[in-house]
Amino acid sequence: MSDEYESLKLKNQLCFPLYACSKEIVRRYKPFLDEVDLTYTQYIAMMVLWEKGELNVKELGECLFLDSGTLTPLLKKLEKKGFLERKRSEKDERNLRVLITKEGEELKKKAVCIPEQMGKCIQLETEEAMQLYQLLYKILGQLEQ
Amino acid sequence: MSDEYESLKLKNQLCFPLYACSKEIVRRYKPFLDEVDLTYTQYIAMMVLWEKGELNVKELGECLFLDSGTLTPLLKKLEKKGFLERKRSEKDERNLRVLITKEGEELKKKAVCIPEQMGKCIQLETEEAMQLYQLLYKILGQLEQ
DNA sequence: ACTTATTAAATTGTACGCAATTCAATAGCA
DNA sequence: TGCTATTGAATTGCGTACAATTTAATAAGT
Repeated sequence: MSDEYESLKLKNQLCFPLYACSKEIVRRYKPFLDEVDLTYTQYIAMMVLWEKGELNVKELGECLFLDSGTLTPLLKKLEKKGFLERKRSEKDERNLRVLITKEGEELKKKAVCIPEQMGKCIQLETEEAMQLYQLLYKILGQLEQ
Repeated sequence: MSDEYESLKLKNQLCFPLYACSKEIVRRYKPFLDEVDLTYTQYIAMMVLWEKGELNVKELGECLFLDSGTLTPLLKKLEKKGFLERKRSEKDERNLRVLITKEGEELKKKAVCIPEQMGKCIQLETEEAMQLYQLLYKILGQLEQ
């Protein structure tokens, strides 16, 4: 007999393994991130700063798919740790500029070993990793509009 | 010039699109889940209950990759909504049995349209969806040990 | 039987994550 | 120039997540 509720079974969901995988991987990051005194969300925020050096909260939010409700307290914590500075733009005081500090730059040297160490936890063929990467960005692209 | 910090760029991460994708999809679920008065986490908990009818907190946690710190308050909320009952096992009082109620069963009828509606948000070929599904469970399997 | 170890939930504390609202600054327009 | 609309952050409130600890119940070993 076919089950009319088959579509509600956990094993038939695509979102659930996405959700679980994301959580479990972030959990695996923790011991490595503890070494540099960052949470995962703080880490990806620092990644953007390491690359751009300076940007405002809105831009950062667009990079990370996060809003000010998440970023405001997070950036205050990173400022307290000395990794960045927050100052209002003089041209437009609505914009809050986020600037990396010398300590923030220094941290990059300690963090650079993290991607390699995490790579060992996820054993995918290059081909598989690329497939996964592309599928995820395909979905993200569709969700953007 | 090669950038020695290339591995720290957001665009070279595999975990980040996983994290972002998971969050964005869960966000897309919200309007549909509002209709049945569930959050995403409550929804996947109900999925397990719809299938099994009854199980204890530990088993549920293993299905969902969640611990009692998350599940205890969540199950209390679902109990308050009338979708399930929580009672200690008589055989072993350490175990808390979670039992679906008649209202919980009823809810399944309202929820059955959700997977289809969400499917429209994610436009993947069958082939792609299967690839993604398998890659995610491959990673989850590796993270289990 | 008594002691110790293990187990299952609950609790505590910290950090997101997001919808909704508020507030201040600027842009647009009559 | 005023008035209104929009914009960017901050705030508020609620619901997870999870590490670490606590508590109560049972299992295991002597």
